Amino acid sequence: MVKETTTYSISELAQEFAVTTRTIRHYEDLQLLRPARQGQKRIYSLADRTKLKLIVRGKRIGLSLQESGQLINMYEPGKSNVDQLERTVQAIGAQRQKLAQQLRDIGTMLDDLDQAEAGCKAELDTSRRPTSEKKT
Amino acid sequence: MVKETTTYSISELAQEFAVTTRTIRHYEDLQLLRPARQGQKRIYSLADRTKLKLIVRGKRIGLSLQESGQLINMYEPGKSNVDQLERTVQAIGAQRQKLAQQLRDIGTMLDDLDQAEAGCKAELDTSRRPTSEKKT
DNA sequence: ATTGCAGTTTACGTTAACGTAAGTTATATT
DNA sequence: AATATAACTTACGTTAACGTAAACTGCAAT
Repeated sequence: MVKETTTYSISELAQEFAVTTRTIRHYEDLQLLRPARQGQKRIYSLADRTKLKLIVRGKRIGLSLQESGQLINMYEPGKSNVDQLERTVQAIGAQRQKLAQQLRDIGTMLDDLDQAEAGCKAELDTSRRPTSEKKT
Repeated sequence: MVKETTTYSISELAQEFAVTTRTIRHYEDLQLLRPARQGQKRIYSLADRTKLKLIVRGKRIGLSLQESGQLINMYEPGKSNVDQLERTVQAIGAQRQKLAQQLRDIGTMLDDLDQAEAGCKAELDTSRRPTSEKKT
């Protein structure tokens, strides 16, 4: 029975997530990824791909690379150390708080956008009507 | 009848939004705020305060200062220029797309956090039980 | 044999978003 | 009059997150 594992080259991942190879190597410098090697070449596993996906998603919602790194650690505690596990649970709670705040912020922004759009469309409407009236 | 207007000093705003005065002046350098002056001193209006609030909120969801600046412009088109108004409507649409994506990202992150927390708690549970069993 | 990729390392450069420090001014208080 | 407090300007420093360039290494196809 042969080991059949999915792997990726750096450029494959770069393409998939629309980042440069430099960026991916940079994440490795920061210890966010630890690809295997075949000689010099980096070989990325499915787990690596998942982490990268998480990082990219994190960036979209404004997380720093450091924060994404902490998230990654939360997802693989493994250490079984009680103290550490409890800290992780704490961190998860804190992260949830932040995300909840973001949800609120996005909500009010969407509302604001609605208002702004309505304002624009009203403006456009009156400016398209050659001579506007005062009361109708 | 006297003009009664609410104004703020730079340190008042700094306190309210938990930023430094340096930060607020920096936003002015970037043209995001244009406070009035009383001699040397900056006098912030309610509108300025609102803009600052928007910027701070923007930062929480990962907007750059430049992006927040664009948002501010969307909220006060005023120019009545049709072409410009249509561009603004476009920009509003684009911004909505981004926010929608963020909502999705946050959703999956919250799910992931749930999973991670469940994992941690399970671990904690078994590690607290002195001798664990294999099948129950 | 060489041309051309895809990948690698090393290292300096760049941009955004402030921090920090130094020296100045205005107002108010003791 | 002296001191404190809050503001101001100017300017250099710092951190994060890469960009960009140079020079090297396989491996494959012409």
